[in-house]
Amino acid sequence: MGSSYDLAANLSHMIDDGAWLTGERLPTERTLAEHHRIARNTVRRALKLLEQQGRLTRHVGRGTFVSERAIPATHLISARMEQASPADLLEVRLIFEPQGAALAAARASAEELDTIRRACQQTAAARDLPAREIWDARFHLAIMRAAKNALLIEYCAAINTVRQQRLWSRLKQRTLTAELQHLYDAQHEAVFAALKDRDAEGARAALHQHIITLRNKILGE
Amino acid sequence: MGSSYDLAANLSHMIDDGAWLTGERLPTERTLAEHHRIARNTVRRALKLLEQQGRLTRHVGRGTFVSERAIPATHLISARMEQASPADLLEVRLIFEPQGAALAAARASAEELDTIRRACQQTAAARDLPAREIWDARFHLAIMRAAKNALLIEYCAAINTVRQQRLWSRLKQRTLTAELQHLYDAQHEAVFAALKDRDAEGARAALHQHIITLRNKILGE
DNA sequence: CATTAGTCATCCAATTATGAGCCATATATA
DNA sequence: TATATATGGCTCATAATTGGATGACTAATG
Repeated sequence: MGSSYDLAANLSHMIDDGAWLTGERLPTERTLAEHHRIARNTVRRALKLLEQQGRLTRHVGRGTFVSERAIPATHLISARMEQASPADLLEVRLIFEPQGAALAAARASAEELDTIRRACQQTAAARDLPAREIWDARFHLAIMRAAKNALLIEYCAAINTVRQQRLWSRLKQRTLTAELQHLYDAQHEAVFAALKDRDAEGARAALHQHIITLRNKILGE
Repeated sequence: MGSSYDLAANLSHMIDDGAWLTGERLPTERTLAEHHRIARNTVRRALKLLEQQGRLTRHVGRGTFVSERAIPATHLISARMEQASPADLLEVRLIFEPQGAALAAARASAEELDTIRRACQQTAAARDLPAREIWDARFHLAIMRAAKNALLIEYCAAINTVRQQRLWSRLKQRTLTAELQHLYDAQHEAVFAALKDRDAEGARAALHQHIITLRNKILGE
């Protein structure tokens, strides 16, 4: 404890969390030293690390500031997302995806509906679990694409990378029986049917039900 | 138990699970030895294995670090998020923030509530617009943090970086009058009050109303 | 008996941490 | 304008930390 490396990691995480937004000033070196009960030289070494990483800029007489252009944040975001628990994942999916489906019902083009339909069919037709997982992820992503919201699409893509983590795959494998597969397939089709009918409420409800089922099966009811 | 192979496998799994991210420093050999109640030489043998596998790098006087690994191409998340339109952004916020507030009402600790309250006060007390924006972003992030879902937190942090884009700031500046500020402040307080009362539905409704107002004002009603 | 792995103890070399002081620049105050 | 204060930049001597390496001893195994 108390090493410059630990402090650097600490501050880096705090910046990621938004403790100080871009352009904001950090506490002074002397304050950080006193607060963390380490020598000022150690603080300076940590700040130097972060400055070399481009996370901070420092000015004599003014202070230390979070860099305007925080490029590496993207890596950190997804890296920490991958550590989210399956419970977290299902919770956010339950928040985002039904709403996304409702938007998609209103906005999907004919081609997009066709893409969704194909992904739905391919999921059901997949012969092994990895193939099934891939098509399942594509199905959900296709719906978010049809919602035509750039942030929703990126969110779903991020979710899909999380879904490919080991822990998640193991959990899913453990519970996926043949009859459960058929249930999931039927739920997918229900979602697609509502989208095709431009039934926003129906699409929302169908996807909501699907994720609820997933959650119950995977996390235990 | 206690063999160097077991420890190596152990540490390897912990790295996979994200106990230490790439570039982060592991505990010292002496600490690992004491913690696992094995001899330091045994720890060294395990670390040597992992070093040979390329999972770790070691430096005299500095410590043991998780090796940097190639980051998949799918992780260019927020770079593309920054291209999202204000309409997209508000649409997504309307989807997840009210739900996050509902979760926060149930899960927030006393300290987290205090952090939210302070952010709320600082937003109202901010003297200039940049300061106000910073505290406003912090207010919303603090609520998501209280919801205790890692993905929600990351997503909100990403949203906050998007919010700092020029286009977004200009849009907000253009419409932000003094009376509108007071309305926003009052809405913030309503959200906090509901959170404090552990009123999930109230918090959801209050934040929903707030973002609806934002959307109407910023995008034009 | 030979082999292998673990424990304990000790020393070494590289790096970091501490504490103190002084400098240069920027900002606030009189 | 002139002075005072705050802040980052820098140096130095000393202490503490940390991985690297070795040797003596023990226990289990074939």
